[in-house]
Amino acid sequence: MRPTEIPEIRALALFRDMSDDQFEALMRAAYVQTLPPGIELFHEGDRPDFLHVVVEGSVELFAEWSGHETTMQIVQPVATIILAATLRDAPFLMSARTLERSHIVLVPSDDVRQVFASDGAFARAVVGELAGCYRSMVKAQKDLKLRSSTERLANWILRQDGIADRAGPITIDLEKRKLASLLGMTPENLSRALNRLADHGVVVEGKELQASDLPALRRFARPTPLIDQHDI
Amino acid sequence: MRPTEIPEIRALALFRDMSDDQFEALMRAAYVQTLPPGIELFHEGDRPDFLHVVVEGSVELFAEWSGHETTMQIVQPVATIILAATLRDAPFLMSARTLERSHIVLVPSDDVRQVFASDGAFARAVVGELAGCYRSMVKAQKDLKLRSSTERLANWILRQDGIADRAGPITIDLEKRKLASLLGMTPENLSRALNRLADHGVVVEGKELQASDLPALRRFARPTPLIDQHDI
DNA sequence: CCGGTCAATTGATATTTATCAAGAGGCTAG
DNA sequence: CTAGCCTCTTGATAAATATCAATTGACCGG
Repeated sequence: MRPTEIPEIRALALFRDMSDDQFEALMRAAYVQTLPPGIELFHEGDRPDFLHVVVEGSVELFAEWSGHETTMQIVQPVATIILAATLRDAPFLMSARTLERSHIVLVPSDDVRQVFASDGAFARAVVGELAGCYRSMVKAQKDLKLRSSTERLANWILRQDGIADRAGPITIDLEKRKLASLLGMTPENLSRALNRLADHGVVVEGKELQASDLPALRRFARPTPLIDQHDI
Repeated sequence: MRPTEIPEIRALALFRDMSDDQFEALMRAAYVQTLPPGIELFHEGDRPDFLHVVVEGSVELFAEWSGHETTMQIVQPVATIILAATLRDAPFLMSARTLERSHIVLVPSDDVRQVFASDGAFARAVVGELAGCYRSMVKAQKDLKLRSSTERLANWILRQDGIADRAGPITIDLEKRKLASLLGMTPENLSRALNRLADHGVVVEGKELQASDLPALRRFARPTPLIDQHDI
């Protein structure tokens, strides 16, 4: 494991408050994998042998049923992947694959569970993390059940960093079909939804996107902190 | 607080392994409310002053946006309600109301957070509970994104206790319009979906429902443990 | 530089789901 | 017992979304 990655991981809220001893115990058997895009880290139904931490790149969590597939979440650095399954020693409910060249730290699940059982600070940090994951899922479900596809897209745009700066366009840094799947629609529908948002000042050219009339977009999207604010 | 309710709460996985002292500290300031149907316990956006435990009756968790409302979950005894908000001291993302005459135990949030910070066994139990809540939400989202409304209904039926006994019909013990909202459809659509399932042996009369051809219903519903099994 | 591959878009159409309207049946308060 | 209310159901229609097909355009390897 490269020494440069250790401080990054240590800085995560999950590991910040635990004792040095315990952290070292966790990292002793951990190792880094550098993976090209499109590699499947694990598949739903698998048992969690390792806790995965995305240090660089990005990872898609997706789920399948009856021949369909849907994107559930995109995990950006630095973050852990599905802690819940690891702690419960229960099968993954989602699969994971790299979207770009990525560095993934693998921490043996047994070690995580052992440190979890003996280090109170770590246990409390885990609760904070899990509560956040749960609340994100609640927000996602409200988004899906209460909004139309175009409304979901409009609010997604408003949630993007930098969209409020009138400096210039932002970049959609994932494939549009992944975005469509994440938002619960087809790629064709995403194209049409983007066209519909042109009436509210959204200008798209390839992967560049600009909201030229933010008040109009907000009037249409009607964002609420109880769905759209990620840090509460 | 009635002494008869204390053992029931103590038996919950969440409180089972904590010390007697800590449990008593939690229960000292707790009290029971007996409420008629239709009472709102709290509203999304409120701050969690109490951890709510449903001891008898049932409670609906719902969310609103832009004049619409959707049922997110029905909580049956004995279970806690949205532990995540209490622990994070963050605003509720969902509202709660009683569906029938219910007994609710209210435990002051400060006490919960204090015991959580000092009792490792409780902290670990909380993690188990939260991980379970998170996984339930993941399953619900997979259900929503991967299945049609009729498929969701068919799988909901298969998940009901007693549906596999050929003994007789089960009772749908909530209003059909709540069920429709829970499954992410309109009441009209639920009526039609039930009619469509008649082709697969589902017989409905009022609140009585029987699956007369279970293999046929399973062929249509294609249940999978990774969405439909609640205890993994 | 060219050809192939694949994501994105657009159009046409089908399916699913929601909405609106009306009527049937059951429950309850008076 | 009955009037009124409310849920559920059914039918007709509208809107949203998905599917299928074809084309465009960008990127990549040879």
